[in-house]
Order: sequence, then structure tokens, then C-alpha cells
Amino acid sequence: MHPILHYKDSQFKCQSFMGFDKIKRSEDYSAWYNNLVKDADMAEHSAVKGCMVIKPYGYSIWERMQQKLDKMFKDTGHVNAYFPLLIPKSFLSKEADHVEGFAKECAVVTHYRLKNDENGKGVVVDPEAKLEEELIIRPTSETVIWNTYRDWIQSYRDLPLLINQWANVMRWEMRTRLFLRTSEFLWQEGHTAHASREEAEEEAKRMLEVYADFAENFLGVPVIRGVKTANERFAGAVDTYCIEGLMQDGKALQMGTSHFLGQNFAKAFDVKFQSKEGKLDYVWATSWGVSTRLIGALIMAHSDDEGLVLPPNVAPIQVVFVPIYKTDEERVKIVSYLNSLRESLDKYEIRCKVDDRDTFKPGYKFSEWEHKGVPLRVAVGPRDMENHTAELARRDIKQKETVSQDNLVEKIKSLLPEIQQSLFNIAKEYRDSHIHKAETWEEFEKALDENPGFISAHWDGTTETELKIKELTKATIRCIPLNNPQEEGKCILTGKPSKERVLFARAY
RNA sequence: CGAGGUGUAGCGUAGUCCGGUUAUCGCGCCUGCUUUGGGAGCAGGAGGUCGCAGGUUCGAAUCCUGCCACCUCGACCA
Repeated sequence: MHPILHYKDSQFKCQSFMGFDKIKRSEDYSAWYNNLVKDADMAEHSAVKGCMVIKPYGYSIWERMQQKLDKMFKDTGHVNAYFPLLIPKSFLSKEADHVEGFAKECAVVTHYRLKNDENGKGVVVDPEAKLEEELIIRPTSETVIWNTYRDWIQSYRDLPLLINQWANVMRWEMRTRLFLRTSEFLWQEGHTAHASREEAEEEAKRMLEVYADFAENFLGVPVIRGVKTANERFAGAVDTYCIEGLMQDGKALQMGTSHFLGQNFAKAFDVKFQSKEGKLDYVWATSWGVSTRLIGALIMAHSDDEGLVLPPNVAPIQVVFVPIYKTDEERVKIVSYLNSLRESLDKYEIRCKVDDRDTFKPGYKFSEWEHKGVPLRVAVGPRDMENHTAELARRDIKQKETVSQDNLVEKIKSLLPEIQQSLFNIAKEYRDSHIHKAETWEEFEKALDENPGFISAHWDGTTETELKIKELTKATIRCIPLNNPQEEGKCILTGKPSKERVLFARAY
């Protein structure tokens, strides 16, 4: 049995969603997003700037993601461990690029004690409890991990070391948005050590493919696999691979990154191994991560004016049953029928809820579960019982059909993967129709303003040009796609020769 | 962190310019009855440190100062 799958109680209670209808996605995407997050009861702001409370319904989606990803990591040979939240300040400065990238957004612990205020008002930091070495709250864990790996690795026999951790990190952000950018966020970070450059590069690409597979087949969000330009690279990496998604407002979102770190961290933390031949060499490294930002991606890739739309794979509740009745006798009969249906579906690990609350009318329940993105609704009333039918309503395409109660379980079973696929197809069609080729600067600017999305264009390969384009248009190079066709061309801005196109977009 | 805006019950809000009884309205919530195939109706009821802290005043949601949070736009970033 799967106790979590029953949803007998209304643990995912929707307190209020009356304000939602006011904001249309097409009119104010940003307000629509904020409202949806609140309305679907996924998260809210906390007392501290940039931090959020992830509510049960939102967290349940994260748990679904964790579960799937964790299995994918284990299946590719990784194990989980946990490294500490606090990192000595000195660790950060050991890798020059790394410190430069993260120093500006680190929260620092300077004291270890509070005391009562002498003026009798609350508590103050005890100046006598100043830490000898200040600690930073991890913005990412490369430094503490590589400092640890030094002691774990002596010989090629200790390699590869394939470790993942599920953790929270903190980056002091200036501008925050629920799920998309918060100061504290939840993520996983994989950190691997290898005996050869080739093996580490393979690992970085393998994990990128794991992420791409996950994004497309589990979240139903099509992504472009690519590599970042020097300018967009992770601080301390040799290469940063990424998956980039396109949101419904035409802005790109980086959904995951996988870094080939070369020997940078091994050198910074003096992590060497002895090869079969007895030679000492620095080990090769990767790191890779995805975060709760993926929940933001999920929302912005699928949802509509009626609220959240969830692919069945991540939906906390995949099927909701709504009984319709007049008399108590009908209620008992129909609810009992729905419960029996639910039990049949339990066997297939389909997550169902029978919404037997007697305090709400069916229309209210329909609306509520639509707001919360439940992929499939099954309504059964007295007429259905008479006719031996049920009404199925799909959230993805907003269509209803009346079907026979015979084979209803089979029908639901087959409909869920169909909805999953349909959501991916809709998102992919949108994405594909929003990749424009630009040959001239005018076309480039016009596409950005009139029909935003990815723009495929030639670039002369210099950071200078990249930054200039960003300054002029706010568009950045999202990535150089993997397996990118080589073709002669001229840079969109400078006209200098280029041998391949790169993808530009305005991004989150 | 710069510029602008906002903060009144769970949600959405009136009142703020021009200080003055018990802070407005709708939704939601509670009780009862009637209802239930797309956001139910009636009756009664509960719920507020007016973001926080100071100040001015006989009197502050309203005026002043400081702080906090959120939103939009910049700079920064998963």
C-alpha cells in the first residue's frame, strides 16, 4: 500500500482562489505567475526577504521530482551523502574564479551567540562571541566537498567518486521571485571525481542528458541541450553544459547545469591520485545541479488562465473524483462507487482523490481542482449511475467526454500517459515555433520585440560582442546547442566571420 | 543596491490628499435550514496590534522620521 497516495483528507486544501480570475496570462505574465503560485497554494513569502515557504502542495511536486531524479542518479551509479551548510570563508578563496563568481552573494556568519539587550529590549549579538574565522552559508558546495575529497582520494582505485547531495543553498539575491529566484533554494548537487579528463567530460555530458530526459519526459518541458559561452560559464568550470527551456512569454529559463570542472578544484584543494603506473596527478571533476526553480519552469511551461496545469508524472493528485448527488442515498452510493474505483487505481499506483466533501457544490470543486492543475477529473452523478457512465474532463485540453463505466480503470490508465504526452507536444510546438533565425541586426531586434523566443544567429565568438548585444537588447546567449550544425556566416552585430549559430534570448 | 509604487481580517478592497463616534464592502470562515450535473440561497455569527518602531497632536489607518516586506524597472544571478 502507498499511504501517501490516498489523499483521503484534504491535506492540499485550497483556502481561497477568488482573486485569480482577474489576471490573464496574456495581459500581465508576471502578475499571472505570482497569483497562480499563491492560488494553487504552492508557496508564499516568508518574513525574510527573498525566502519562501513551500507549502504542502508545492512541496509535494518537489518530492515527486526528487524521487524520480534520485532514482536516475542511482541508476547512473551515484550515491547520496551530506556536506555541511557552513563553509570556512577561507575555502571560498582557494579557487580564484569561483570566489569571484560567488563572493558578492554570500551570507556570512560572524558570531555564535546572542545576549539580552542591556536596555531591556530583545536580544542583541554578543560582541564577545565573534568567530575567529567567519563562516559562509554555502552558495554551492564545491569548496567544502573538494576539501573533503582530498582525504578520500589517494589512488586510482578510489575513483571515480560519484556523489550527490540534496541540500539547501543560499545566494543573496537582489531581486527574487517565488521558485524562479529565491535567496534560499532547495536543490541537488552532484560532485564527481575522475581519473581522466575524458571520463569527467563524459560524466558531465551524461548528467546533462539525465536532466534533459527528466525535463522532457517527466516534466513535459522540451529543452535545448547546449554549452555556455565563456561569459555565462559557472565560476570555476572549464565547460558548463545546460538545458534551456522556453517559457510561454517567450523568455528562456535555464533549467539545469552540468559542469566539467577540469582540474581546477583538484589543484585548488590539492586533490591528487596515484595512477596504475605510479604517477601522481590531479583528479578531474564535474558538478551538476537542478533546483526548485524547476517548479517555476513547470508552471510557466504549461499553465493557463484557469490556473496550474500539471503533467501527470509530477501531479500530487493525478485523478480527482467528484460525486454529484441530491439525496443522501445517492451520495452514499456514488461515493462508495468512486472509492471502489480509487482502490482499483491504487493497484497501479495512480494517485487519486475522492472529493467527498459535502460542504461544496460540484462546480466549486471542478473549479478548485482546475486551479490546482489536477490532470484528470472524473465526475459521476445519478444520471451516470443510471446510464452506467462517467464524465471525464482533461485539464490539458479542457475537454470533457462521457464514457462507459466498463473499462473505466483501463481508460484512466491510458489517459494519463496521453495527457503527459499531449502537454509535452503542446509545449514543444510552442517552443519550436518560437525559434527564429535572424540574418541581420534588424531582424534580430524585430524578432526579440515582436515575437520573443530563441533567436538563432551568428556570433563572432567574442565576449565583447556578447556583452554589447546584451547591453543593446537585454538578450543573452543562452547556449551553443550540442551537435550544432557548422555553417559559414557573419556575426549579427559585427559582421565578422562565424562558423556556427548560437541561441539568443531574453532570459529569467 | 539605485528609481518608482504598494502594505487595512485568510483573499480582494473603501477610507489616507484635507487627522475626529464603534475602520468599509465583497468573497472565504463558523452555526442553522434549504440546496448539489460548472464557483448555491436565506438568516444569524466570529474574525483587525490598519506592515513594524518611534514622533507630532486633546485625538493618528490618515501627518513626520526610521526600519521591514512585496511589486515594476535598472545593475547582479540557478
